[in-house]
Amino acid sequence: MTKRVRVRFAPSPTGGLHIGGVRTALYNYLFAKKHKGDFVLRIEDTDQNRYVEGAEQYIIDALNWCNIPYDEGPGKEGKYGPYRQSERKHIYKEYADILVASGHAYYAFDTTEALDAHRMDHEESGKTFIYNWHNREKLNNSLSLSKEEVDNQLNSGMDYVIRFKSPQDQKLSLQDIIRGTIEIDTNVLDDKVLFKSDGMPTYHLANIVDDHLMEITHVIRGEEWLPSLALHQQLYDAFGWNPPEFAHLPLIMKPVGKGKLSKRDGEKLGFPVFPLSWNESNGYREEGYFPEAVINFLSLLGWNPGTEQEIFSLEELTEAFTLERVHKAGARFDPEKTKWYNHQYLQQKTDEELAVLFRNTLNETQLNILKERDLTDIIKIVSLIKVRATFVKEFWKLGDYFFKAPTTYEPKVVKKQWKEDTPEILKELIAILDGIDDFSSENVENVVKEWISGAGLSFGKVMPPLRLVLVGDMMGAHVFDILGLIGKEEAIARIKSAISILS
RNA sequence: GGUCCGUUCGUCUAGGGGUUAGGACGCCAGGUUUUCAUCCUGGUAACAGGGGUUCGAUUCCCCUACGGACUACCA
Repeated sequence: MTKRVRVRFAPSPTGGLHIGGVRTALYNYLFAKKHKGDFVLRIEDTDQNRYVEGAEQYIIDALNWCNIPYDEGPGKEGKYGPYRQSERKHIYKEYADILVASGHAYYAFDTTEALDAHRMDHEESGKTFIYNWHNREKLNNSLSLSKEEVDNQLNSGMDYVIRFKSPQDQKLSLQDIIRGTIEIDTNVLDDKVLFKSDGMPTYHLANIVDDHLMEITHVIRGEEWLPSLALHQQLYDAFGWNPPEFAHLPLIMKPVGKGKLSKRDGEKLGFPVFPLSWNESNGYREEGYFPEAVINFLSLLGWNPGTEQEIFSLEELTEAFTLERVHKAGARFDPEKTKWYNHQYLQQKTDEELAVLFRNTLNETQLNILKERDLTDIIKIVSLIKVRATFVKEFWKLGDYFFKAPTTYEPKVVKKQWKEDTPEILKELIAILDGIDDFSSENVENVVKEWISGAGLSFGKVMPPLRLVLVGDMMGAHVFDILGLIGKEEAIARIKSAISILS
């Protein structure tokens, strides 16, 4: 029997979770659900200096909005809790001590200043300072000092850290589900700090201990962790634990320019990088994106199913997702395609749903205007304008002529369409419209078209000016649908008003 | 600088020893709508370069170039 799949998303609460983090969470979620496993949220808050108030709640809210909730984590305690590393503080020292006792780690007393000085020295001579086998004997640690000196240092309450003793002359062969085998020479590795002088573990130690204790089977994380894989593999070996499988995801890059997508790019380039608003930055939710659209777009950024399907529900994604099909290279973020997805999802919504969402985008004045209309009218109007929209918040602008007469007439259109005989023609049209009892779109269309043909008029003389007086511009829904919805009285009023203004 | 990872249309990508190198976004054109948008049809546009291996490389190998990540008592 194979082990139950358990994956974790392990963000650091140092700010808003950006879209790259959301994708990492999404892939973890999809993998877990595909294998009927557990998706764990673990908060990696071992650095107290970088802790940001509200960031953890933001992460939780963001996952919920995206509809990729976790099975275990803060507020959903399972048998592996607690799920905040700050609340697991007491656990880690014991494991660091085990490694010291087994000779895999050692105490180091070097001050930050001393190490910085070494780095500066090396840099000046064009070399890189690496704290490892080739110089650790010359530094200030429990391998270079005598046992008495070490005991004295420890007992004196002096600051110390615990470093991993990286081996010399070993070739490591690491496995990654996405990248295959990676060969590393341990001579280039440094003796990473596992336990800090403030009594907290570093990411590396906490991560390995927690993944082991929480029985994580697959570690799916960003490519920025790939260089740490060698250390993590060695830690599992040093503890004698079976490591999970690893998959390092390609990074999401800036739409333009160099480097990975950063939290600042959104404001600079005018698109959201956060799922929900964070501080001054607008989120996808506030910009009017549907979570399904964001998730669909994100899922295809670095992964594809090998088919030509582009639109996926979360269920379909869960079904289709495999780590093996994750692309290796980083992907540039494309704000345009996100909009296309939103447009697609907007078209899929029912008119009833959209009518409700539409109301929520309106201000008081607009709502008062809306009050005078039947809900069935509003639903009908929504059905007519939605094809033009990417966001629900565009509805008012795209369809305000359904609710109120135009206040201005686009000058370019007036110049082109408002001819000398236009007022006369429109006056005749008023008479025709006035005589119609069944003012449905279809009937009005039949009657008006008959009149145009019968009177020997051209459609070009009638239809463009009619649209102009109804809408104020050459845009919008089918003219007769507009007529049918605003009704006879309003239609005639708009024509009369335009004649008096434009003649 | 060092280490590691990568490189197919502008972008996201499929493919993989013999293909007209496929799709999507964007852009352009035509059709529909006597409007705009949608929609439909078509078009534009790619295997980074150089060496191998091979009858044949875009596909396999090597080198170079370029891109990216990491290089903290941050994650």
